[in-house]
Amino acid sequence: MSIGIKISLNDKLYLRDPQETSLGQNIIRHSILLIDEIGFEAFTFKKLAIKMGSTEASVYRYFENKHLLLLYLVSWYWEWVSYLIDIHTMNIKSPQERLKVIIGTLVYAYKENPAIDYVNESVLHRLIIAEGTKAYYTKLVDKENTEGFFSNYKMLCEKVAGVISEVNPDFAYPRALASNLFEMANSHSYFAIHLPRLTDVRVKDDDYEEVKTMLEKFTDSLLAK
Amino acid sequence: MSIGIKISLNDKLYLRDPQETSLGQNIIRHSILLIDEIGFEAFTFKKLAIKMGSTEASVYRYFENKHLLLLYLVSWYWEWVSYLIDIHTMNIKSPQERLKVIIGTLVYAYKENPAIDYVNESVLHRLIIAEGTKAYYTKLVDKENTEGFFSNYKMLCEKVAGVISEVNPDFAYPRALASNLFEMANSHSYFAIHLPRLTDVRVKDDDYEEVKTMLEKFTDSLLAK
DNA sequence: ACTTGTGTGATAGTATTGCTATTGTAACAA
DNA sequence: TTGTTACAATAGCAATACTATCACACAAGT
Repeated sequence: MSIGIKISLNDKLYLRDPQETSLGQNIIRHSILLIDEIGFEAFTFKKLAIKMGSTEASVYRYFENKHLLLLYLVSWYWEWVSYLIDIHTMNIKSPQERLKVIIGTLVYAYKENPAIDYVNESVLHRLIIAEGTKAYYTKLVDKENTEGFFSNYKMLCEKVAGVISEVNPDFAYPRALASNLFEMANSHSYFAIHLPRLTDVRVKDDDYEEVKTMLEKFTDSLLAK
Repeated sequence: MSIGIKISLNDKLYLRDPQETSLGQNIIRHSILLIDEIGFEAFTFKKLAIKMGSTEASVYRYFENKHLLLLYLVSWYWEWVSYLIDIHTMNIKSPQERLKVIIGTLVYAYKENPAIDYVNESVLHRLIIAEGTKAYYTKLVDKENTEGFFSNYKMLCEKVAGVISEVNPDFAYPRALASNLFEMANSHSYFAIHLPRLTDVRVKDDDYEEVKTMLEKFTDSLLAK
C-alpha cells in the first residue's frame, strides 16, 4: 500500500488509470525497470508484457502507445518533484533559502524515502535523465500541449520561476532560468557519466554534489543585484 | 557544385561517404527534408527511398541505420557551425567580442549563405532544434563515444570553453557554460514556438533576437568578475 | 440464484518496419 | 577484353505496433 500521497495527472495520458488496479501498478513498476534496462527505443509493450507475465493486449488497455506511457512516467516524476519541493519549502521564509532547497530537491529527489511501492524512484530518476526529453520533442507537441499533456512540467516551472522572481524581481528571465535548472540538473548528470568533456562536474557513486554546487553558483551569479 | 568547404566527419558514421556520390548527396538532401517533415520517429529508409526515387537497399549501403544517419546530420551541423565560428572570429582580438560573435553564430547559423547545395541549412537548423538531442541520448552512448562519434560536438564545446576561459580565467565551469549555450540556443528556440511557458523569450518570423539577447545576458552575468 | 458488467488472458491477424541477400545491368577502368 | 563498381529491383524474414474476438473469473445488483 502507498502512504497517502496521490499523484494527480491529466487523465488523457492513459486509457485506464494505472494507479487504480494492480495490473496498472505492475505496468508502471515494470515499465520503469525495463526502459531503464534496454532503453526507450528498444522497449516494446510485448517485451513488457512478457516481463510482467501478462499480455500485450492488456498493456494496450492502459496506454495507447509507448510514447504516452513515457509521457505518463515523466509527468509522474515532475509531479512528485513538485510535491517534494512543497513539503521541503513550506516552512522557509527566505526565497534565497527556498531556491537552494529547490535545487537540492531537483538533484537529489531520487534519494527520498520511497513514497509509492510500485515506483522505484531511484531508477525512475535515471530514466528521466536518459530518456526524459524524448517525451516533449515529438511531432505532436502542439496537439499534446493544447490537451494539457505537459501541464505538470509547466506548473512546476511556473512555481520555481515565482521563487526566482521573489529573489530578484528585476531578473528578466525567471521561467527560462527555472526550465534551465531542470534541464541542467539532468543533462549534466548525464554528461558527467557519459560525455564528461561536455561539462566540468564529476559524478561518482551517486554523489551529485558537484552538480548541485554548479547550479547554485550559476543561480547566484544570475540573480545577483 | 559546392564552393570549396569540405565538412570532415568521422568515417565510422557511414558505410560509404555520402559526400562523394550524387546518390549520397541525394540521401543527405532528402533525409533532411523528410525528417523535418514527418519527424524522426516516423522517418524510415523506405519512405526516404520512395521520396528520392531510389530503393531502400541503396540507402542501406550508405548508412547502417537511421540513428547513424541522424548522428551524421547532427555532426555535420556542428562542424559547419564550428567552421562559421572560425571564419567569423579569426580577425577579432577581444575574447569578449569573440564570445558575442559565437553566440550570434549559434543562433543565426541557419541564415548564412548556403555553402553546399545538397544541404538546406535552414531546414537542417530546425531539424537540429527538434531532433538533435536524440542523437546522443541513446543506450549506445558509451560505445559510440569511444569510437569518436561525438567528437565534432565535443571539439566545438572545447573551442568555445577556451574563449570563455580567456574572458574570465577564474570561471570554474567553462565547458558546462559552453554546452549549455548550445543547448539553450536550441531548446529555447523550441520552447518559444511550442512550449512558451517554459521560457521568457519570444520568436516570430525567424527573428531569434530575444534568444540571442538572453544568451548574452546570461553569459555576461556568469563571467562578470 | 440469475443476470450483467468489468477486468484480464489467450489467441489471431495485419500492415509496417528494419533489415539482409541475390541478381541483373550500365558505366567505367585496367 | 575483362573486371570492378554502383545501383536498381526484387524477395524474404523476423520483429514491431497495433486491433479484434472470444472466453472466463468474479463482483455487484436484482
